[in-house]
Amino acid sequence: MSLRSALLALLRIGPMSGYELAKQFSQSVGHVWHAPDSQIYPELRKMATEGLVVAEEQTRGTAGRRRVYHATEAGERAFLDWMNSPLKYQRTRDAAHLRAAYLESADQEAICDFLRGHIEHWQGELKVWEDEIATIEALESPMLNRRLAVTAEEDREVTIEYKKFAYEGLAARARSEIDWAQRGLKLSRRLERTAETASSRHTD
Amino acid sequence: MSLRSALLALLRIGPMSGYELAKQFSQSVGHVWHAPDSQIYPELRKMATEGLVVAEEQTRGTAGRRRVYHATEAGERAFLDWMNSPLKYQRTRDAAHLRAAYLESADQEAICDFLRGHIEHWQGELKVWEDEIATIEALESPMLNRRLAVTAEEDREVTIEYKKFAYEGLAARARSEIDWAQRGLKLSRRLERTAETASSRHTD
DNA sequence: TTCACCATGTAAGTTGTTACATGATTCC
DNA sequence: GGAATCATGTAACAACTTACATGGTGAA
Repeated sequence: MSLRSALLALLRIGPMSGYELAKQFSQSVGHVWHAPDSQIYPELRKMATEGLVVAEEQTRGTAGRRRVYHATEAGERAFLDWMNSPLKYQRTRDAAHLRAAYLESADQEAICDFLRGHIEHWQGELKVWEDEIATIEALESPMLNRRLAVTAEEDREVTIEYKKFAYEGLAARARSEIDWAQRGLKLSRRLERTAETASSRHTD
Repeated sequence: MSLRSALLALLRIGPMSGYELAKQFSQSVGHVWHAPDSQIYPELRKMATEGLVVAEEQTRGTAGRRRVYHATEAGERAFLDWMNSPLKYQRTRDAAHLRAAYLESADQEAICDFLRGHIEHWQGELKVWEDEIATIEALESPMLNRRLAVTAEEDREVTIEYKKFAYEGLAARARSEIDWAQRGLKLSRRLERTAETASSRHTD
């Protein structure tokens, strides 16, 4: 459902080909909801059969073809229905925290690698999201600008603010993860020392 | 892979039936990695065919049966391999933040419902994790106690500390989500006022 | 005897991953 | 002519969801 909503959200900006949509999923929206092309193309076809979008077949050059999708009124309604309906939360499934719970079974080196990897991963995400916020604030986000161009003047600030709000939440999460992993590194160093002390006490 | 690792982590405490494992997934481990019975039973069978666990068939009463699974050495090795190997991160797929990015398209009431729902959801999670931390600290976690019973004395503190560490990370995340949604509520009230001001200015 | 709990699944469908496959166009 | 990029997919598999289906045990 969310992939579909993300696609509809983009198509509300204007008609786009599967390729363009896939691009957006490796940039803007994709930073919130990732999807590979192999999922996007079939989903668009499915949405077309359900009348949420219509495909306009175009040719490029002599033999090139592209399918430009337009959101229909049913698609617009489906998007707004999703926006106004309660969000379904999935149960927690967090591999990093699962592993963290059993870190005593890992080698000291693996513990450091894991925590450092966690920090690196979330620093990467944080950078993406902070850059996105900066781009939005500088009014340099291509997609948002296209959206603003078809938005009534009095709704523009609201549109910008919510977009920033979304990315700020993600950034906050990233910071929290980095913070946690850093505390983990300290903890693992402390526990390593404790273990050494304990074993030396035993061998005294 | 993570479901498998979670199952193996539990089986390292001692032999358990699919039912018992499913119970744990609606309690302790399940607070980190959720899995329904319909996923656990088939996974255990698959792990049995791969030699990671062996099933010991037992009878209960006259006709009751149960399959008690033991982790094999290969299972133990698989778990440790997972613990010592780099963690794979999936790309972001966050429905709440996806929706937040397009909140200008939602009704004011839906915005509040969404943000309040988000707060409620994460407050629920937070309570679970904080309770879990308290239970661990009080040495009242049944599963952890069973694990500690088969753990060398000098490794007990480490085991406890990492378990707490894991839940603290989850709790931090929950707090960050609650915080974000609360800022969202304030933002939405501010933007609502702005919109009214703007429209009243127009209708003056 | 009834109810809570023990116990084990299947079946159908959706979503997501990874890898593969193909060909046109545009610009240098 | 070659490389980047435009453009669209398929196929196989893994993971997860939702709903259904069945029966035994143990205690009040």
